[in-house]
Amino acid sequence: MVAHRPSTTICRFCAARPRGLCKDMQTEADFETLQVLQYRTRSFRAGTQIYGPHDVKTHVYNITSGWVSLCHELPDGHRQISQFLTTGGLIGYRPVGQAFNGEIATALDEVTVCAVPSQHLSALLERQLSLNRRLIWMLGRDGLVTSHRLACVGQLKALTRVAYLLLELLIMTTGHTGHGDGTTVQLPLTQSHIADATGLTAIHVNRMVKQLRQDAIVDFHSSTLKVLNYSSLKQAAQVSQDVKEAWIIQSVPAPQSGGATA
Amino acid sequence: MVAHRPSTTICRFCAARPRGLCKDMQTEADFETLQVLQYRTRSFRAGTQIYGPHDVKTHVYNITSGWVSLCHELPDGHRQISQFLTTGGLIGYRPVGQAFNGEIATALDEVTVCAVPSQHLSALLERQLSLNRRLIWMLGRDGLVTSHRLACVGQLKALTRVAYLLLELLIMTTGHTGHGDGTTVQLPLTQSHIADATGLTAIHVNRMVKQLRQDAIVDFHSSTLKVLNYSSLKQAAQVSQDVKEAWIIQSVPAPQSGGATA
DNA sequence: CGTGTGTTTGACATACCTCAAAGTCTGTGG
DNA sequence: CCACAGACTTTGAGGTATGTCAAACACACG
Repeated sequence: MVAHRPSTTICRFCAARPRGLCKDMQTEADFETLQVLQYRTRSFRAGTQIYGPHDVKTHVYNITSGWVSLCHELPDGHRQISQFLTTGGLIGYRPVGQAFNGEIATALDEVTVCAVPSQHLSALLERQLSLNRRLIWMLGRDGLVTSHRLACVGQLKALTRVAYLLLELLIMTTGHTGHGDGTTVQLPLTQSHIADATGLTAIHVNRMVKQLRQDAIVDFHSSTLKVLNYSSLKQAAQVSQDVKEAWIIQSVPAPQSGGATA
Repeated sequence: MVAHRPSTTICRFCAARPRGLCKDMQTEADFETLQVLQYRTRSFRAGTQIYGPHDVKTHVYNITSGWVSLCHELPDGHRQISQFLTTGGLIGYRPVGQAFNGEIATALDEVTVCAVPSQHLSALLERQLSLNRRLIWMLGRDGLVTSHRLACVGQLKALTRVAYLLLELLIMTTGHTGHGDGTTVQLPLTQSHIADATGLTAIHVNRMVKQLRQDAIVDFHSSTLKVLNYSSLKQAAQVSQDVKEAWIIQSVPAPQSGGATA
């Protein structure tokens, strides 16, 4: 059903395999409209900033490959990573009327994005219902994931927080919640990143990582995460099934026909 | 410009003074559509649960008066309040396809809400662009506020966290960020609520509240918050101006005409 | 008057932070 | 091939912010 588009401007990634904001775009009509956006791909090298806390956000970015962190820098110099994102993630959206959101988006490895001018997005939202649905879904999901992470950081012990984050990253990367022991994934993260995301010190994260390794739960070592015992990991992370499902970017079901009519 | 509606089913609050989800509804046409929803008001007594973590969320609620907390209960018995909301707040929305979101919504005092069946909302979203804009705005804002709170809980000291929360509640209640000393607001909260929201113990919150009082910054005492020195409070809370503005539920600017056209 | 809920205080325990330094690994340049 | 620098990881000793436990106090309510 996915049509090939001859356009040179439309993001080839989105056309070939719709993800993120474009995930549910499948009909010819959808692509006609998407083409108007004149998607452009941009790439960022590891460690570079995609946008800063006080940039006026001119674009929304659909991540097509690589890892990105969203980070808040506080006046006292501490940093809190609010989210890690990878392929299919949406960054740079801000509520209309809010000038800044204080976030810093950083490329953790080589990142390519599909850059949509905010103005074009707004205009398109006025015409494209499927895009509205998709954006609403993604924003709702992001809020949910963030609030669960808040509960994690606010209430759990250090070991649990680290296990929670590693499990989240594992599930995000593979896109499913059923894993066997021995699964290995590459994550372009240092222990400092984990520290900033969990509200701990890098030194203390190290001790927790060490313990998870000694307890034969997971081995996180030089950007490689290896699952030693998946069921122990689930237990150590103390997350319920519904939280895990929110970590996966899913399709939005088609709207139920019927409902309220005048 | 606000039209009087003769309907007995439409929420009178929304018709008289549109807030929350209905905030930008102002034209006759908007009300025509809203009426279809057959809004019903419901009320909840202090301490009662509006919905639980595993309820299938049949309704979305627009808060028309009172205070509500959104809380996550963790397996180990700890609780994290992710948000306090009052008049104009929207609760109960969940991303389509996510069965549960694990949240518990509790009425903190006498609460009245305008209950919109989720199915009706979905149907209406297919036709009403202003509602799409509004929902997107509110979800984007909620995510932003939550991620700022995450940074607060993850990185700040106990005293700062408490000051941050009290400042947030003050600004939410009054709807503006410029306050003089001596301002007093009623908040239906105990120190335990503040503890659950900040990730501290009630006992430690007490010590911090006591210190804020001794330092002549704020006096929080038996559900009453009195600002003793607003500029000290801002300093103690370490929040930037843009965060404060996100705490206020604002109107969504009309979509900029023009933009991308085919 | 008793009961329950919320607040306050003190003594003590501990999880986590801070500081300091050594140990790895990788890439670079001689 | 070696020397070096830089980033990351690992380990240890000691400090402190916060949690835990216990109990008294205040206040509302029946």
